[in-house]
Amino acid sequence: MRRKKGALIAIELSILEAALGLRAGGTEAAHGFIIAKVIQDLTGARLLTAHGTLYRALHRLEQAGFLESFWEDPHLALEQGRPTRRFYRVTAAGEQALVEARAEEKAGLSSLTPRRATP
Amino acid sequence: MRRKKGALIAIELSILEAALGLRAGGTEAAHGFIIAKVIQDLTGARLLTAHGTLYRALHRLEQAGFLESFWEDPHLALEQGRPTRRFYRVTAAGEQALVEARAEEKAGLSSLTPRRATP
DNA sequence: TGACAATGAGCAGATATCTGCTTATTGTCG
DNA sequence: CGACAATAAGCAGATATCTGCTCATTGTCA
Repeated sequence: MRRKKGALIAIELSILEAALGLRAGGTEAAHGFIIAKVIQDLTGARLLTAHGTLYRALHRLEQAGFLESFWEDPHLALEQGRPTRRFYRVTAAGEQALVEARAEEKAGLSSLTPRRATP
Repeated sequence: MRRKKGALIAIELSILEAALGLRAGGTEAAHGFIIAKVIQDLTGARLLTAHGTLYRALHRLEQAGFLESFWEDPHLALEQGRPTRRFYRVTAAGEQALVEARAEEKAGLSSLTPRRATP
């Protein structure tokens, strides 16, 4: 797809929104599977045939500094009889990026982004 | 299927053989997935459509005292980026049960088992 | 403006383990 | 010996995460 440097694409925005939504609901940090479910609900199912896309997006967001991740205690996972989860937390930078993206979106200017004055 | 009390059925024998084979090859304890692969090779593929059957058989063997299991260090699994494995080791009782089963098999007496004299 | 290169999306499947449900088989008892 | 009850097999899918491959899209540069 090749994105405009520094911009966030749809699935990434969805992830941040989902994570923040979960946080607002009392879930400090969310793991990929939960985020996938939330997104599927929000966008009306069928977005992630395979989950690969989501996990890659999570990694991108982490690399960009918009998310930070940590693994749960693997012993806990073992006790509860399931694979170990990786949790993600939205960083301040991530929140801000989302706010900015929403602002741009609201302005409806896909080509008149304020980053580069192109009149 | 309903088995003769104390007898081992096909898949259970395969498991014990696979585990002992692996042990002979230097693998002290084997996890389910490996055992599944070995069995698939031995029996010429297509035995386990889903792995459920195998895992249930493993549990049965453990309950019967023919296998003992332990989980690997979950941190290790995490480092290597895969689900935590459960390892199985054939017990002395398990070995003996296999030997006996093989003996009975060799004798070819499905109804003249030495457990109950039925002439 | 148009072609290229970069990058994300979609698809598929690996890695492991486990459970629920239905169907088939088989030992045993009457 | 035949019917019943017990148990395993087969099928499907949940739980989580991740990677490789191909195809499509899109930004950018000439």
